[in-house]
Amino acid sequence: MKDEARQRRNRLYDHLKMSILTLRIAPGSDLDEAELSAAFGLSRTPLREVFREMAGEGYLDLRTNRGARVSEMSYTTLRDFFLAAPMIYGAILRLAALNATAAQVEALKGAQDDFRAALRSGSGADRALSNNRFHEITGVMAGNVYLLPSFNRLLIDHARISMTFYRPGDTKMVENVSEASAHHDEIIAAIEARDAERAAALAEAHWNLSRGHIEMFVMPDALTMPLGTLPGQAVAGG
Amino acid sequence: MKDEARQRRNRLYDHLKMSILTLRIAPGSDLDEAELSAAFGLSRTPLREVFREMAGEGYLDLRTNRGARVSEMSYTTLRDFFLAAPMIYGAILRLAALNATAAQVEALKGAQDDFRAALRSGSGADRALSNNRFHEITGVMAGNVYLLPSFNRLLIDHARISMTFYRPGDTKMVENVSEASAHHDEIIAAIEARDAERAAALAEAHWNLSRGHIEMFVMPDALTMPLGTLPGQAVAGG
DNA sequence: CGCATACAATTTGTACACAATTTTTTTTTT
DNA sequence: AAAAAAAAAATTGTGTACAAATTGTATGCG
Repeated sequence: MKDEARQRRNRLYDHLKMSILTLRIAPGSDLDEAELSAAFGLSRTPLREVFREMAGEGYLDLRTNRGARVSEMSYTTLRDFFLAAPMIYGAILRLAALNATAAQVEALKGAQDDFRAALRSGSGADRALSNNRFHEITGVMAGNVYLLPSFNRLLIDHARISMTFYRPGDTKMVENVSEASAHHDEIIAAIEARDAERAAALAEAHWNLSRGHIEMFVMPDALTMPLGTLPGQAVAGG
Repeated sequence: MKDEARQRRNRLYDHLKMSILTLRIAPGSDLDEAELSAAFGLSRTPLREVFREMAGEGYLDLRTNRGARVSEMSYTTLRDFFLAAPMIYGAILRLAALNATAAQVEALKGAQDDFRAALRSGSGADRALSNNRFHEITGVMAGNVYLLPSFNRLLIDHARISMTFYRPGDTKMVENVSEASAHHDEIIAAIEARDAERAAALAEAHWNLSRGHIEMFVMPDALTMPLGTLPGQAVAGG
């Protein structure tokens, strides 16, 4: 066995995936072939193949003669996201409930344990990654090759959106996230019971929660300020 | 301008795409790097990048240390296909009706002209390709990055399924196809009228037609044969 | 000083050689 | 003659050198 090269390749893939999902590499960032090549001990040929692969999955954008960059996010994509997510995820969970194997259910429970652990003690990145893992497993459970490409594309930006908008300080958001965790438990139960309808309904509820999460961030409660006073340094600095 | 290499690359891509969609290269076929490399005047490096790109899009499957093959089709994929297609295509057409630009509508009309021409005089391959083009344009109209990956994946197998099951001799199937053409016209009208609901409804009708098409092939009307006689050479040969 | 052009440096794309792996053929053994 | 082992051939994967393109910088001119 002499597949060290394959391992380095996978390490690069995992590193990029993790970094992109957690926003450690920001959307729109340029990737430096030479730097990554040196860092991971891969020549540029296999490195570029990884780039192409990840471009196909939606992590990267490749521009001819102008290198690779992390795929962009904008408020347009945010809108598209919430348009597509409930439908796709509803379909995925419906099929997951119908098709999941016992082993997959165990894997899902494991992922949910990790997610809960991340909620208690982990960083935002851990939270986003373990949540991502949970949803990835539901995708595998559904096992429909035609739905998976869009679903996995959604999961990428789901992680990035949740990294963008989550602020652990905000009490409402903490409540929100523990509600999401409760949803996960209910999803597991619905899948185990092979209750496709309930699984689909939970998907919708789950995404509505997510949407509320972001609305709360984008359109917060206005500051209450008596008429006539003007916001000074204290407000801007605080 | 010295991008001959880029052109050769695109030619390879187009050749493979066309060959796969029309079943000129059968599902599961192995692709020979050396042969294609020679035929298209590309070294193996860019050739393999094209492979990876097309694997991401669903045309090819890449197996490490064992080369590329055209992605498989089975009756399982057929089932998955008809599970996913109406939903995705309904969503695409709904969004297409809402977002289509005038230029895109013109492009769609052009594609429909080509499709009609292919119905009259063209080969089965021309029919499948022009139909594919029509649907691809609706995907662009919708302009939702999260739905497109699955949609385009569906279109690949839509073309291949229609190549598999279409038999121009069968009268019912000819009727079926001209009904599909009528659907296209209605779809164009719905999009121009920005009637999202109607567009979505047409999508469902269109796929039900396609499904009937295949059911007819897979489960044909039984041969009527008096009890006691047995089918001879004449039946097998005709 | 602003702008255009030419040149240098960097980055990206391709070709080719060689290494690693799999597949086929030949040889050996029972 | 069938099965196993070894060798040869073919195929796939990676590293490196060089070609092509882009970006940045300096220089000249109005």
